[in-house]
Amino acid sequence: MDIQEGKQKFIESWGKMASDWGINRTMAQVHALLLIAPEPLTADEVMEGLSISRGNSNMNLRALMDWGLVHKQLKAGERKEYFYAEKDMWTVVRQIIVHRKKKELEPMLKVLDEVANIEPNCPESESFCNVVKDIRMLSSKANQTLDTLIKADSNWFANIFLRMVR
Amino acid sequence: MDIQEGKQKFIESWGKMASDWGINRTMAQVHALLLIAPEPLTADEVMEGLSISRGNSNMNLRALMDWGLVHKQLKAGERKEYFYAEKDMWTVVRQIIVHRKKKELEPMLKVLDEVANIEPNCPESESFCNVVKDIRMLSSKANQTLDTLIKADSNWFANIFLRMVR
DNA sequence: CATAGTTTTCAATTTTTTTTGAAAACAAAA
DNA sequence: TTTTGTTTTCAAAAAAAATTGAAAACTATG
Repeated sequence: MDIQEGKQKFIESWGKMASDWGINRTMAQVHALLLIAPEPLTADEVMEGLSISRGNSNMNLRALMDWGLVHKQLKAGERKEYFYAEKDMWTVVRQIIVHRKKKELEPMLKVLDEVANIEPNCPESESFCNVVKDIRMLSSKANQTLDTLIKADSNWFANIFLRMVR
Repeated sequence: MDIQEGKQKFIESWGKMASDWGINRTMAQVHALLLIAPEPLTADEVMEGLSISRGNSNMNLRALMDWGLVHKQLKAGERKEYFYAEKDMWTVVRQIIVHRKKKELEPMLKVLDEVANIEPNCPESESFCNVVKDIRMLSSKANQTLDTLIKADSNWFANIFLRMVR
């Protein structure tokens, strides 16, 4: 396999995986393109590299900056903006966790807290309360665990992995 | 808040969360409905309960059975099929991990293995190989960790959580 | 084997999400 | 201030995903 084919495959596969996870496929492809680029790219190069429109390129670059996965770089004497991806994979994982936890886990926890006040006084409400209680416990544990992960450094992270597979 | 409102909120929120995670919203709502039901429901009751069509109800019930999150129950002397959700949350989490790992992580790992053979011999290919190497390592560690999780029992799982938040 | 209750299928439709591209906004240089 | 290169916006179009519902398939029972 040559380098061009490899890049192609990687970008495609990264996009596929992301879309399975509810992330815009193009956003992930822009991310992949920047991840494997040796130098920062301009919005035009991203457009070109993925055959997408200027608007699409711009929007996804901004989304990636929102997620903290891509940064802007200005070159002295140039008007164009350059973009490069965060390449430390532990930081990438951390940023994704931070973002998704805030947007997805926390709202769910809030709803669970709200509905947890219901009185269990019939088979219907008893069944409901049991399930809510269990999910609430699990989610809040997950939430705490993710907080620990976010604060942890990459060595600690590697350690947990090692401990778990041993 | 009364029980009806609570159920409504829970079903909605479970569906929202799932759709953020790339899972069909209705499938998650069917799951939520069955989770909080004190007794198994028929396809008709699911249709009714969520105001969806027969086809939709049927398809999502089958998908949930595919994921191992819902089971069929036949009642003696009745022709209708009844469905109930797996209520042990550790089993639910495990089933979701099994399913998504197979459908999403493993294909990505396969691609990473394929592209890992490329020779790093120019800035372009060097950058590519570095990123691929890192992601490959992380993914394969994640894969191993998930295997351990899948095999683990719920006590062990709770333990890991405890260890991590301590 | 015929009937009736039930589940499954899938082409057509609807809804949701993503993408486009041209115009507007912006900002550096002339 | 005007020109020019660049980024941003967003209504409209396109693409993708989900849903419907009626017909077909299935299956227990008389």
